[in-house]
Amino acid sequence: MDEQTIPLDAETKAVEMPEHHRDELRLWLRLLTCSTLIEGEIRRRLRDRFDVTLPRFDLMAQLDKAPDGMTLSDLSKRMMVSNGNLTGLVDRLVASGHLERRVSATDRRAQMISLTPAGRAEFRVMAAEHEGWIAELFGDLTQKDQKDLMRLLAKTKNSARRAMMGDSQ
Amino acid sequence: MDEQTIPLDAETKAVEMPEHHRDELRLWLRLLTCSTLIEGEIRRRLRDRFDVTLPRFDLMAQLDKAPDGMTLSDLSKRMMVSNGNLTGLVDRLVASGHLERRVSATDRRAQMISLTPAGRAEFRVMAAEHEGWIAELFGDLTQKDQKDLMRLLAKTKNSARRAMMGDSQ
DNA sequence: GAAAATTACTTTAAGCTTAAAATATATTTA
DNA sequence: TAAATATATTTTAAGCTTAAAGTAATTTTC
Repeated sequence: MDEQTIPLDAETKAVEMPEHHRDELRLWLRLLTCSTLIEGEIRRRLRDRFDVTLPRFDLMAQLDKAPDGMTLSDLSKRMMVSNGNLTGLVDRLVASGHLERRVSATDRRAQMISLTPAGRAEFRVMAAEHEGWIAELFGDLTQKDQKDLMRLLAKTKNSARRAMMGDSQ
Repeated sequence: MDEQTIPLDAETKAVEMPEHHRDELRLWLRLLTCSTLIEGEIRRRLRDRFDVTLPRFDLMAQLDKAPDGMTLSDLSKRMMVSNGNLTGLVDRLVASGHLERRVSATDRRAQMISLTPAGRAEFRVMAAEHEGWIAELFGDLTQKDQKDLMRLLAKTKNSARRAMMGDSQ
């Protein structure tokens, strides 16, 4: 006959109660899977093809857009990584001849990091191929898909930033 | 007057030619920004609120869905991380009493990893709050936005997987 | 059923990443 | 201008991550 309504203990409730938020969680996991999947593939190809890591590539990509160089703090904000992280990354790329440091003329605490001519030339070759990979990976999306996805991701980004306001930042 | 077709040298071409693929690149960067932004916030909150790292949380989340445990290989595939990575993660969570290892009854190479009762209880508390954070971070998206984004991300995932076929996997 | 291949996992070496503390310089305040 | 505060960067310690090499057990092939 009809199912008995058995009172659930706290433990069971914890699993079944917040049905309302399941969809957002699934959406987040899918977003994360997408970017992890693509990021892993890009990382693999950069290593196999050019023997370079993704963080190094990303760093050079930022600097390629700034002909006069950038400070570590600027890079840190743009790349959304810690300052200490950049110190080591820049060290290694200076050692390999891809980057150079110049102490800022106006602020002796700061330094301008920039690509060397050789580093820039090397980056451009990698970047051209990289762009092709991305186009290939997103190849099944129509123009409209791309436009819609851009819009929805922008909305997601704004939503997240809004939600972050208040808990310190 | 039609534009003159000036032959470009190789260098110039490398910079200016692949105008066609710029949109996919922007889309990829936006996707990456979104997931980096949200992931960073989740990581921060897990640390501040529960003193746990995201990788540990993710590992426990996988195991919470598998009452009988999973092998390291299964976990590795699901979480899209290397096998060696998991060895260390599991080590630390076993040491802290959250997980337990049992050698498989049928295959002496394999081991079943599972949550201890204490680990599961602790995870459930974190998971409930975590789900609320995600809902909050995605809070500005309408039901339709969410549905559309789910669909487009699924399409993106399939597109990427398709593009990965052929270069070894 | 022995050799070959595969699978499950661990170890190693290198690099990435972060938070927190430390150092040095610059700016603001009293 | 001296003290306090803020900013730019580095250092440290701990943990995450990977690829590659190594070990052990299982499955396949002949």
